[in-house]
Amino acid sequence: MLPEGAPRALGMSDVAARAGVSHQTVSRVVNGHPNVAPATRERVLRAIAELGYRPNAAARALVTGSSRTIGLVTSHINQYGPAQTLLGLEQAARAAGYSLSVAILDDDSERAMREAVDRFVAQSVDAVVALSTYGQAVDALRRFTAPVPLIAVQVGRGEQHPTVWVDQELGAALAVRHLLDLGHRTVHHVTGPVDSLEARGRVRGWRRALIEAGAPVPEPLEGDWMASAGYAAGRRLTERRRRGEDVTAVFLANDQMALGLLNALNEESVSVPGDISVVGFDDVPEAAYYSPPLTTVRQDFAELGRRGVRLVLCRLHGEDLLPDPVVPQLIVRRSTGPA
Amino acid sequence: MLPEGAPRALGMSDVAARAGVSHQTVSRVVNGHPNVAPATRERVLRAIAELGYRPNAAARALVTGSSRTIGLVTSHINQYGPAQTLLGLEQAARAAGYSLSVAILDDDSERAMREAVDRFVAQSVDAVVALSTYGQAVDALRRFTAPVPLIAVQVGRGEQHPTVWVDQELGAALAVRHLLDLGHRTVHHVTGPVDSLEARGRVRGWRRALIEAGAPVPEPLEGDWMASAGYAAGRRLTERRRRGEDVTAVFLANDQMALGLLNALNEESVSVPGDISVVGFDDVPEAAYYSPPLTTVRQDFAELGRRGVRLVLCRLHGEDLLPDPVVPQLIVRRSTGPA
DNA sequence: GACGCTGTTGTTAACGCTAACAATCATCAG
DNA sequence: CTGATGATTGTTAGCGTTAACAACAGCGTC
Repeated sequence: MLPEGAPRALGMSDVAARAGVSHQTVSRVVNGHPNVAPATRERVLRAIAELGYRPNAAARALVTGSSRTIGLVTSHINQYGPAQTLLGLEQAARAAGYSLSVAILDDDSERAMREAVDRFVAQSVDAVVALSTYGQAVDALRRFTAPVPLIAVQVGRGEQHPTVWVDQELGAALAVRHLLDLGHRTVHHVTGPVDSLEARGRVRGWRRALIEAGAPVPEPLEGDWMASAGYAAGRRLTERRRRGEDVTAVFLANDQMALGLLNALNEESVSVPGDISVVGFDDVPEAAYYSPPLTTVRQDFAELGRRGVRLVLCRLHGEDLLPDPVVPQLIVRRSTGPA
Repeated sequence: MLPEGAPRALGMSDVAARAGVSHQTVSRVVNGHPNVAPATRERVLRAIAELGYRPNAAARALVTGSSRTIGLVTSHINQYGPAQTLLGLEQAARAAGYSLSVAILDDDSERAMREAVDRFVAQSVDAVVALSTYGQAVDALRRFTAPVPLIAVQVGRGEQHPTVWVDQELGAALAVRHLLDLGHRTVHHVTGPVDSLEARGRVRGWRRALIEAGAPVPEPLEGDWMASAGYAAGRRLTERRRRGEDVTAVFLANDQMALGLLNALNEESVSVPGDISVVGFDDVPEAAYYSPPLTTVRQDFAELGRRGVRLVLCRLHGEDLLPDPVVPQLIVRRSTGPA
């Protein structure tokens, strides 16, 4: 971003000439090597500033074999959670001097995942982070080992690769116990897509909390993260309710589906929380403005991204950090009430 | 992603040796040069496949000065629109053989924008795309010329750099005319942040449509894209209404704010669309499940991304394409009704 | 049969940087 | 005073690729 036009390509030797030193000394200054006389460093720094010199990343990558870039492969980046995590990831990466290159999978196939990782390897990224991927793409992750560290964020609790994750089971249990404490006899569940490990974790947490409390475990309704699935679930649950089943509390695997359910209940004139209490998951910014404001389980997505980068850096330095899960938090609003 | 461990770094000469040709011939095959004998090409291709060779992007970037990478600089990537555009951008870029490197601005300052572009230039990106940036960061875009093409997506209708944009004025006019046609005497407006060019476009379109129809132009309420601002606006509008002002129709600069407004009206027991009609902007996937389902103006964000890449490629080939605006579309649902 | 094509291949030299080593100088202990 | 030590700087060689040029074949033409 030079002051005006002039796409000059100036290199270390230009700086060296201006400062009256060798290009290697410039390299040392740029890379913060210790043994440079303060006066020399000063001179070089001034020359760099005057010329507006920026080292060429490609040349550096060629010789060092590292591009100081992290590759992010993900799908569903248009959803709140992954997008928020991307934000945390990028900021932490930049703070650590890394760039972020992103690949968005066209589908959840193993082939798509392989291709993305291959591209990143050819780009000499220093590490690959997989974020919120599903199904076969996850299997691909598990099966193959790349020549660079490969870390997983929000793809379940990984066995194969270093992983950063939110304790989904705990989050689900928080929701269920909250409803049970309010006096509800049981809690219905609308799941996420079956091939999402996060969704499966929430199902496990929901089921376990119910069993631990000695409450009956109703058949879960299958969803797909979308509001439409929540709407459909709402229809089916009001039907169950009309048939006399015990439907007074519903826990949905994310907030969008909760919105859809709220909408369906509203159409059916079922009162929330009067007739049915509803709990979501994620705490999207809008959840506080649903009608009624949604009780939900908050995940700190940005923290997830930051931890992802921390884990990458540890791997790069050869340290073997065992990360804790991020702990979700119940946010009580007005969509839940006594049975 | 090699079958097993072994981070071998194999180069063209390895392939060349295996195929019994020179490394240059391998280079020609890899880059699809015309003058290679079919038999030779075949042999080289087989050697590449057998060895699992991938050309080293850094070396290529060093010698060609191009990394086949597009730099994306943006803020607010966690919002639906930008995230969706990112998706279109990445897919189109990948289809054209480009990678996408992203930088997310910490704030909308000129400094942040400069730094991001500088980093990209040092990375030898082939082009920089600015997506949905605001305020001073936009001024920075306008003022400086980078040594690479710099194109703007969804940052108003650019004068300085090639731009891809949605016709915001038209979209706003669509919303206003729809409400006016329903018999409303005027339409109130809740704006986006003042330093967003898109938000300003919507204000202009709203005002113009009102004036053209001879309707009074009420004082717009200032928002910031967030549901909370819509909620606050809802409070203020019901107040105006109680004071006897003509408040029967509201157009909000995005759907999140519309949700907040809906929530406020619901709390005040103001019926939508019975008492007040509401129109949003964006058509986020959830809008169809608000209560009531929201009438809104749809923007094709993914198309925006695809056009962005198309524009980048044109610039890179020296062509001078003048892009049309993307045309938004009114989606009528149940939040609007006769006055 | 010599000439100049054209199509195919190989050889060499960068690209801008870092790493390894060599060179120089001042300093200090013996 | 000499040799060793350490700090500072310079020199050289490569990283893996593409571009420019050279070389050589096969072919048709005069």
